[in-house]
Amino acid sequence: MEENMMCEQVGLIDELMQGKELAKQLCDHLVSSTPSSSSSSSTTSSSSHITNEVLIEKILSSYEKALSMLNWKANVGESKAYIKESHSSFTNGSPRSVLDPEVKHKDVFKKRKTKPNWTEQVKVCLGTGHDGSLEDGYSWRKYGQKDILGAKFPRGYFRCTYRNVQGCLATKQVQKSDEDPMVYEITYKGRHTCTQASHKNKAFPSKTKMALGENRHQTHQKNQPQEKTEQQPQETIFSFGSDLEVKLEDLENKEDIFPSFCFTSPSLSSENENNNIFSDTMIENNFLEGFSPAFISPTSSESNIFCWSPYHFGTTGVGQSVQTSESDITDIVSASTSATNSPIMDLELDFLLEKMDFDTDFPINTPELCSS
DNA sequence: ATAATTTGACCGTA
DNA sequence: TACGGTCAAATTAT
Repeated sequence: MEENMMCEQVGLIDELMQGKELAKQLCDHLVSSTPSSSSSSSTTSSSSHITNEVLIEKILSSYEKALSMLNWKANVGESKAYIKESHSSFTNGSPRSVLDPEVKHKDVFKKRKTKPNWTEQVKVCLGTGHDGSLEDGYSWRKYGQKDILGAKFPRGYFRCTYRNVQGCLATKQVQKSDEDPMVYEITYKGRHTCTQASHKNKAFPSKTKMALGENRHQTHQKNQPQEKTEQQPQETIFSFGSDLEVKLEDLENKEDIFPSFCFTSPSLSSENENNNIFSDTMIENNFLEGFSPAFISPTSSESNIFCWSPYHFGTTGVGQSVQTSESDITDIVSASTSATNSPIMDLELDFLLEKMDFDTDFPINTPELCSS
């Protein structure tokens, strides 16, 4: 396990070194290819242009990989990275009072003045031919569905199955995108404090999509054999089949400061060249968990595309989403699983965390950080 | 029988 | 008052 981490660390460094090297080459190229006037450059050095382009591409790719690795890392383990304050993006809706769902007593709302603890929005884009389940490793129970103003599709409300049993307050909202019915916008609120948070790899009982009542609304309906609980054997869980496209979006930084990363994952199964940024280890261990949710969709097809906006690259570093607004917590994406953590990662995460302001006001228990 | 989902009602906020 | 979020009884699935 630690070796895995070391490997990743090394891989990361390799990528960065490579990027540096390539940048150097590019630099040389530029220097040598612009001897005198560059005015006619378009005609003169087309070949060197190509070379430059290639170099640039490589550099970018290299850095992307590196960043992705970091990004991933920052989200694995305790997944401390996605600290986010809500700002429900879809629908102009303001994410309000989803405070502590557990506390349904009115007095609770006294204190509430802003937003819920934290939310994380994820866009899950299922490609064609999928059987479209939105498993995310947790089991959820639907507790409501609402038609949302301005949205074509209703929004589904889910809470952790173990809410009553273990007092896990994690909830999520799932909404089919207006523009692209293949896209589901998932907003996670709260984090898991239940045991599944630490054993997420077991099965994926989630029936999110199924439960996401598109039923009565847009009349596509009941003929779809409601893919019920597809308890999948662990092995298949991580075979993201098909056109699974995942986007993580920053709720706050919607400006898309960072372009979305897009890369294809060489069907994770075989052709794992070294350009596969998802090492087997990552997949086995934490990749999916790292990205808190909603990714794994065992579907089937050919092009495995993962896209995400690396919103975690905040100004202060990777894996950190800029924590703005006062208060309202920052919570930690539950993903927990210290089971797979690594010392290295922990160090990094701790480091990152040190830079964050946590609003200790919020009644967080830090459960899964050490849950077992 | 138990668990999960559906769905209308209710509540707090803006 | 409208809207989004949650509750909970009724219904359906396992």
